[in-house]
Amino acid sequence: MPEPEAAPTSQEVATPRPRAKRATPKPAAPRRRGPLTETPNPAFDRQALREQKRLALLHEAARLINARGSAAVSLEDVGSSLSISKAAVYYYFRSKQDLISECYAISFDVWETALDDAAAHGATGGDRVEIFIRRYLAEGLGALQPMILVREQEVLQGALQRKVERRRRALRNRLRGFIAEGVTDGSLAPVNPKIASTIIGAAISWLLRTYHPDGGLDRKAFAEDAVWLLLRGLRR
Amino acid sequence: MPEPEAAPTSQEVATPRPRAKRATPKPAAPRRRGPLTETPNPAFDRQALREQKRLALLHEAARLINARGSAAVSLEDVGSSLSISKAAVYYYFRSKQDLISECYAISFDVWETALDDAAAHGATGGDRVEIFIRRYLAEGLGALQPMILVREQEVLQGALQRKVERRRRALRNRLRGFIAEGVTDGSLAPVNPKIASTIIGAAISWLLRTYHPDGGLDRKAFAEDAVWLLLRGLRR
DNA sequence: CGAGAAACCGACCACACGGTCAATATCCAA
DNA sequence: TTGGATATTGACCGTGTGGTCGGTTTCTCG
Repeated sequence: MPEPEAAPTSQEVATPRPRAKRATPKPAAPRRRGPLTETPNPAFDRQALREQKRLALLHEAARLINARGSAAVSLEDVGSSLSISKAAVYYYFRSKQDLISECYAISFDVWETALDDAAAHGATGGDRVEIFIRRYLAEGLGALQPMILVREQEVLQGALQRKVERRRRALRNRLRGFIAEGVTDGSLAPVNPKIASTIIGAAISWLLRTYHPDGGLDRKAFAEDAVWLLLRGLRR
Repeated sequence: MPEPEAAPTSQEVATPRPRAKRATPKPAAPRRRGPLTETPNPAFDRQALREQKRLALLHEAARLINARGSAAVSLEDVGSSLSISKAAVYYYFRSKQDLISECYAISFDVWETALDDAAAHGATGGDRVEIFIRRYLAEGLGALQPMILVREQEVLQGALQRKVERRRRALRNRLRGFIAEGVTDGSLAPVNPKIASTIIGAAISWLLRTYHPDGGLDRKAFAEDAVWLLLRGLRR
């Protein structure tokens, strides 16, 4: 599992008053359980149930935001879409920014998994890039978690924004590293890794966002064509 | 010049009251001048001056929106960034949606110009695609109109949204046509034109949006690498 | 059952922003 | 200078929404 440093996601934004008396448990408590109270059954475990609901909220929020843009999605929408009130949403998340930032975290996890896979199984730099693209698209197009993916880093501010940006850069740098290796070991053409990683990142992210299963396009063919185009190129 | 149908950009959104008594000239009056009152000097021509200010507003708005997202940019921001009040902005544009939709129109004009150029000068489908990418990036990276480009179709609604979406589809279809021709005439590999056009569109749009001249990347090299990667492919 | 914690809700506040309007400043022509 | 069109403004309004709070239901366990 990624994300070793589980800082309690500072907020520093808004909150004019000194926020006195906190009775409810702090919402953003990261997914962790005490060493005691061993899990008897996941479905009856409070902690697990809570985490499950958080996940559902995140998925729903990501789905709505991807479709309509974060500005057009209120937390009321997110809640009512799952038949709970806005206040209940705030029971699970500190703020809207917090929620969005966690959407990013999940999305980045997919990136990270694909990168790990590529690093583990790719022989050359070119192979690693190819594996990464394949894995990422497969995961992103999968029916299980359809579209946790947001391209709205602008809505975040302060520490959250910096955190997300830092992680995005780190991931992009790993991809860039693969490309650089490929250029060095001769498996890739001598392109600028910086530009190439930008293009690949942009292309696959946008593909995921615009892909719609009803569009008559098969998932397999879709991913295959994307790989072909980015790696083998369009020109005969 | 594109945009032959100069419908007065209907609004249909908001406007609860039947909007009685209109004293000020309707803001969104399209750039056109009467046959009389011939222009003696463009700098002293009222109409031209107005058009100039509209353009400046559009550029500034596009710049801000590209940087911070349309939700985070108020018309107050746009105005004050040019040292005029928000109300003055409303003297030039009917609404925020109207402004954004015109940003799109300008951005699409760049697309259209590049497509026209490609159609005129490209011998094969592959050539046309290549010319298009080159022209589009050159224009988009040019210092003159740095970044009129928005990727937030979600914020538009109603007729405006449909109009923008229609034009976007039309442009995408032209590009798709080039690709299909290339596949037919053998100048391009047998890819799915639908997917290829999506990838190319996404890649170049995102490139323009993330490109920053201070990043140490030369414009020429940047465009060249993009063309190489999309057309010739990354794999050796 | 009963107590306490967890989950949830209705109602509310503050504020930012889109949009309007009457009033004023500016400019140009007669 | 005067008058009318063009520009521009400050003040204002309504609304949507992020966020909070006190209270209420629901769950769990002794």
